[in-house]
Amino acid sequence: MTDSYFHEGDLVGVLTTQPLDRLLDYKAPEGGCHLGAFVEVPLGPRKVLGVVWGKGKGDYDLAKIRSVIRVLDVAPMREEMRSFLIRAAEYTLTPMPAMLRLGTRAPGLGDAPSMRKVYRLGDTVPDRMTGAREKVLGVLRDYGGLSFTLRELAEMADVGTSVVKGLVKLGAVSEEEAPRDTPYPQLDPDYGGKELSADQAIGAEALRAALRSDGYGTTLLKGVTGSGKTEVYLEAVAECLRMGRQALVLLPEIALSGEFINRVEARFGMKPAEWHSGVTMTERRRCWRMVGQGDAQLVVGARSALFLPYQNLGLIVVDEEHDTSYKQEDGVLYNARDMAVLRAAINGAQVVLASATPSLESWANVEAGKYQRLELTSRFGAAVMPKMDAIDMRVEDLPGGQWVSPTLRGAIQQRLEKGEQSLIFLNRRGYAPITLCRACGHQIGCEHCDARMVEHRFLKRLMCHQCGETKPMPTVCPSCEAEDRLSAVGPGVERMGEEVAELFPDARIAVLSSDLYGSARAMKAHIEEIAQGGTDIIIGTQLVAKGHNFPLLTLVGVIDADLGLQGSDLRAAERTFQLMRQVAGRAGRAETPGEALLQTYQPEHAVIRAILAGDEESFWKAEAEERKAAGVPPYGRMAGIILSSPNVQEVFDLGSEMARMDGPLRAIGAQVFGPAPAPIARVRGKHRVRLLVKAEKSAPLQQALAKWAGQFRLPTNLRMAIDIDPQSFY
DNA sequence: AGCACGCCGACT
DNA sequence: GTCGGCGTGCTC
Repeated sequence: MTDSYFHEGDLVGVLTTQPLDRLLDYKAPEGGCHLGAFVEVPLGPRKVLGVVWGKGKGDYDLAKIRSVIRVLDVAPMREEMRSFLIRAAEYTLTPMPAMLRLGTRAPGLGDAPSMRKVYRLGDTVPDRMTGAREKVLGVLRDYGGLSFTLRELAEMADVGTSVVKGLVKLGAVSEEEAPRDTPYPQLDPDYGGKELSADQAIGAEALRAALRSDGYGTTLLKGVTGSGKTEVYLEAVAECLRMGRQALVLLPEIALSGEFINRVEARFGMKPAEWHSGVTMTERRRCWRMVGQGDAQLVVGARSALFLPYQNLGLIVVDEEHDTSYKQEDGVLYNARDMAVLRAAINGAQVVLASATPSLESWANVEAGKYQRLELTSRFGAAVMPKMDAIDMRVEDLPGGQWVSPTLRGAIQQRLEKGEQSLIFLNRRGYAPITLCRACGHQIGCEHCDARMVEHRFLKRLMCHQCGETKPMPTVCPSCEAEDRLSAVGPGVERMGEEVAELFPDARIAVLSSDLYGSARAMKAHIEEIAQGGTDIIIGTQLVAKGHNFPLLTLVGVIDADLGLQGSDLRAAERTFQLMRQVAGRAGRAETPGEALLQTYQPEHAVIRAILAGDEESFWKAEAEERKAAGVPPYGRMAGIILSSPNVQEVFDLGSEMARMDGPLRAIGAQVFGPAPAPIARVRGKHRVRLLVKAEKSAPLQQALAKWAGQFRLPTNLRMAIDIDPQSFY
């Protein structure tokens, strides 16, 4: 421990959140500082946040070296966290300052812990007792010794705040200063354990045993929708809490967190800490600090919760691990599933990857013996996976402009008669994906992107799904100025709503699409109402495939099961397979069996056949063989390079130059493809060109990429992003 | 990231 | 003459 403390005046190397590609030397401040300390340092005219990363190099003019301004009042960054940031930076080719920024994304880190007034029972009794006073003192006695804010206390006692103030004056209630950021309430691992099915009990015990091993390990927890994966991994969380270690549950969508928090409360008696873009600044600050001082036992959050300063992380659960939203840009391109495994390996923690439809990567890691596999086969309760059938659209008699086949229509009619719910799934938001001029053939596109504008009749506007730009629905063709010749082509969920309303005029119909709600709360309320049975026919996008429970639902109709089967994306088949299974899994959760009908023009397609047969293993095996043969992930490595700039010429020039000067890549046997315009070649006014690099699994891809990309000087305004293991090819 | 410095075009 | 565009470089 001799090198982990620096005395005043010692040279320390500080990593700042400013985009400098090296550490800066500073003098340790008065009182010294520890390795890993969060500090404020002067940089030019500004003060910036940094972390003491090690000894100073001492290669900078000593006269110019300034002192650390102060050490922030938070726990120093631990060794594991520093290793994690370094390894993650190396893997994703992200500069360290950007990595550090991910780890310091809490407001008011530099502030002294802010205080507030709290009230607790005092030691005198007022000589004149009133009803209101009695209520206040009663509440305080009931909660024996706990303290509350003025507001909380007044509310709980159902009195005005003046009553409390009066009691303070009399000394019957004491007022004191307490830190605003308070520890999260203790979770009780033995509070509300449900009875588990035999399957679940075996799974839970396996996870508990893994936890007790006290080292790193990853388990793929696979189970169909409704098999009770959540109950099983909550048992792992319980074991982790018993061991006094912290647990993290990652969810792909913040829309799911409310429902999940309630389940946690039911299981552990209290709510966990929450971390995602929807929580308030105050709550974020509290979460970051409490996680850092070990006063938050369980965090439920989005992918960025991986970068919280855990003191003793023992378990990371990645729920719906196949979900593509785990891979996205926070400015830093990383896959939360992979980073969870990395972090756990460094911390000696366990990872649980939960999914009904695992990613091929995880499946392959199980095959390779890197992950354990747990499978929950039976559904909780009576229902099983729904009966699945294809509707061959080539033989259905369906007029243009309509999408519900007679067969599907008949099936819905049956449910209506039985008072059961149907879900119509179409993964397309809006009214119609294309707005076409019947006079000249012009399709209305976005002015800033090379994407088509999608009509949203609900909003009475056209919207670009790339940049979110909207404009009023024109009455005149912007190209040929013909009047009233614009027509909506193709279906979106809003249009399906119209069609279904015409087919079933007496049914109660709800369209579920993320853009139809002003807030996540309004959406949740509506989903809740639908689940209770407030609707006969639900029409929804991908949103409905994700974890919401509809107990009365017995029929799922997929309008276009072929969406996503075509296209050059290597994961297209996998995604279609997962999505269809997820959606189909919505049907028949309670005692009534479900049915799923897939409208398709290619019922003989291998993916459609695998979905219908419910034969996952053979789907994965076939898919794995194809990927192996093509040398693509997870059996080969890929990276995407995206160049973007307002200047078209420059992106293409640099793209070509990069493709030509591929020496460092050829040296490791990697190939470069492109440059090609990205599928959406212009987004928000920036032209985008992409190159793809493909290498063998064992090749040192990152090193070669860094060397390669380092050869080029980027014109101003041209941005280069390197995406390791690209998920989508857009 | 900011912010200063500096080198060229259009104004009082 | 000088105001201000933004390309280039520096920050311990």
